[in-house]
Amino acid sequence: MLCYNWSMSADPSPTLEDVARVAGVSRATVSRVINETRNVAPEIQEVVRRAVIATGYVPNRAARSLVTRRSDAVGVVVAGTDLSDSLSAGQFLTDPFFGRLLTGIIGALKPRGIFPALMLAENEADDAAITAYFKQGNADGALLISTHPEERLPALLDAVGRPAVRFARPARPAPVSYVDLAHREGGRVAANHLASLGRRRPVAISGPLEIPAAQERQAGYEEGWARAGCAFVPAAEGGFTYDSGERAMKELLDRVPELDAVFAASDLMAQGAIHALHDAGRRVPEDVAVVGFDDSAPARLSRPAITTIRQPLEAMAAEMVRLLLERIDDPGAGPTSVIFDPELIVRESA
Amino acid sequence: MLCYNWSMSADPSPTLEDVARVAGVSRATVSRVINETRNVAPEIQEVVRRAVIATGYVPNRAARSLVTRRSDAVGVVVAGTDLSDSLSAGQFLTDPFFGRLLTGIIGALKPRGIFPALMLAENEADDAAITAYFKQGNADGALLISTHPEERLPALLDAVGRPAVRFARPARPAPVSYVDLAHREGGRVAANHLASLGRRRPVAISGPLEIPAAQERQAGYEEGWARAGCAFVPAAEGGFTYDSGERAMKELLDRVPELDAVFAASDLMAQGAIHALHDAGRRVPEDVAVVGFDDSAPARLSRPAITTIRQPLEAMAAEMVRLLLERIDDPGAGPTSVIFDPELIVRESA
DNA sequence: AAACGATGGGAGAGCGCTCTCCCGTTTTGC
DNA sequence: GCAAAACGGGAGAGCGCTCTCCCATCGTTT
Repeated sequence: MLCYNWSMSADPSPTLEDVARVAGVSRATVSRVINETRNVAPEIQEVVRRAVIATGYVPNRAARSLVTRRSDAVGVVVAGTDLSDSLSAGQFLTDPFFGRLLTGIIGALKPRGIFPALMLAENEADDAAITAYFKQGNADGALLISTHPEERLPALLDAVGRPAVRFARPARPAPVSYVDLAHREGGRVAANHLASLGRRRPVAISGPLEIPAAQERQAGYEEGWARAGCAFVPAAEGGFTYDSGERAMKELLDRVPELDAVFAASDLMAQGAIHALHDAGRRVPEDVAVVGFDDSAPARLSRPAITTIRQPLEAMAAEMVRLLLERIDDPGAGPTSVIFDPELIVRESA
Repeated sequence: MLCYNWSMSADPSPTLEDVARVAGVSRATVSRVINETRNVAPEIQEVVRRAVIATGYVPNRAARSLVTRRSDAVGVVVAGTDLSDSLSAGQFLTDPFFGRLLTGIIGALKPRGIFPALMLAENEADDAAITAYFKQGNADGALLISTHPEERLPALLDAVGRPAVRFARPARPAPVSYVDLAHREGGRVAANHLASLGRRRPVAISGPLEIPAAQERQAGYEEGWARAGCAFVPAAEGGFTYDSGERAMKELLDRVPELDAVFAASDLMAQGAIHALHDAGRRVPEDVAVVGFDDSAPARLSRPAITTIRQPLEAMAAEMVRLLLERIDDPGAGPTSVIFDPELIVRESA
């Protein structure tokens, strides 16, 4: 059997005490140098730094947390029960939308040396477990990403004294900061683009209308068309998923055979719609122009590539982190919010 | 301005001491009841439980960690530098493959009440930060998911006494447990399926050949065809991505115009290949049959739906968790490994 | 020259828990 | 029936840090 020098023996990590002894100073002084918490004579700082390196010292987080009452950790909570045919939290992890958000969060957290704990909240038991987790002091605050408009978590977290920042405005007032997109503006941009292409028979595939974002996109789209002289826009409701987009498109083709423009409130639904149109013998974009929403990977990769409304998810994620850390550092502050602008990305489908 | 009863005042959490006082017993007894660490008279247990509920007590994790020297946390490390045109760790997060794995990990960890910390390792600085994180006692062990065959992390983590379980066998011996798929068998199954369809002009789009899994799939595929009487299989190397699949397919169409069967080592590459075939005027599956690998969402959703080799990722993720927790609970144990079987999923493309 | 604040270091308490040791009481074995 | 063992509870040390005091040594002001 192969034998390497692995797992030699984990001799106990050096403590502050050890470093202090090596440096010939007190524990307090070493602590001050490490945390830059008070002036220390430069030559002593140097001695301490050398001792830290010599001993390979690394502070024990549990001990520090015990006294500071901070964990220097944050949680990312993905919430959402499987309502209608919308995404459940579990499925959501495979959504490219989520991947981009997570990438942004991790990147923004990295400079602080913190790695987010990932949690799924799919039911009340999960909510309880997550709340307990925070109450135990495992994390100082939460980043909430939810596919569900009704949420108990903001209130629960607030009750255990943990600030939270939500992606998207909550459906009803809740004790959370949030970061959101100007969805209405996004819908308007989609309508304007389609109108400028000379289309006159628009339809819409909206997201679940109990979600504020879906409502807003739809309202903006209708508003845009109203200004372009089209007062009524037939619409079908989907659940942001591929399948629901396909289904909604079929329904709309039945109801409005003469349609020539589609706005789907997510790229996945746009992809489903395009396939449904294809199956019905319509060409995209020649016969029907399609605009999606999000600018996720499928928009770029599918054929025809989907013209879409881009959400600057990475920047939004970074802002969420900024807001959260700000509230953790200043527990007195209340919730705030930031709204980002959407951007039209023109590709092949419209 | 609206004013709710939010953030009333975070009165300090009750401690063990408080519970003990309420229950009229000692701290030690309460601790024993909570941790079920020794026999306690049933009636006293009952009294203690009542006191815990009455006070709303929840143990402070930092204090516990300080003495147990365990954090009851684990990290999920996503590693991989951007080699050639393979996926970088950041992009990888948007990969459905990763989403499924993560879902499996979170699900398997939930019963233990632990939520994984997510970290990206894209360069040596990240490796150092991650190693320090573990050394600080933030997590007891790591689940490694890498797109990169060369890895420093297993050795680094081992050096700080933290067990690790890797997804996929490491390229060279390393102090990690791992869970993997019988990739060779998967390649063989793909070849057999295509052969049974009557195809006789096979080609392959492999993954990056420095990755063992890609090698094995390719070897199995060639072996399968060899048994079916086809000694030589033209192949092009891709990077598991959509674009690389498209490119490789174009190249193969040039080199082997008469091809009638393609095995792509990932569904994403299969999707790219199908589009390239389509652009070249070939029908799938009538003219060319295509088999992918992974059974990821694109395989199910794209048209034609892709016949593929399924990796039981959720089960594999659960096994990774099991192996890791086992090693955390028994620090004496050495690395082990488990291999899973692939499964052919027949859809439209072959 | 005396009094004073400013500066930089050390001593030591204590964060909330676990766990070893200890001791009184009950059960067991011969 | 009596020693030994087993059981169930309490006391208290101490995990590795931070942070509040406290004190010695300066430099500065009147």
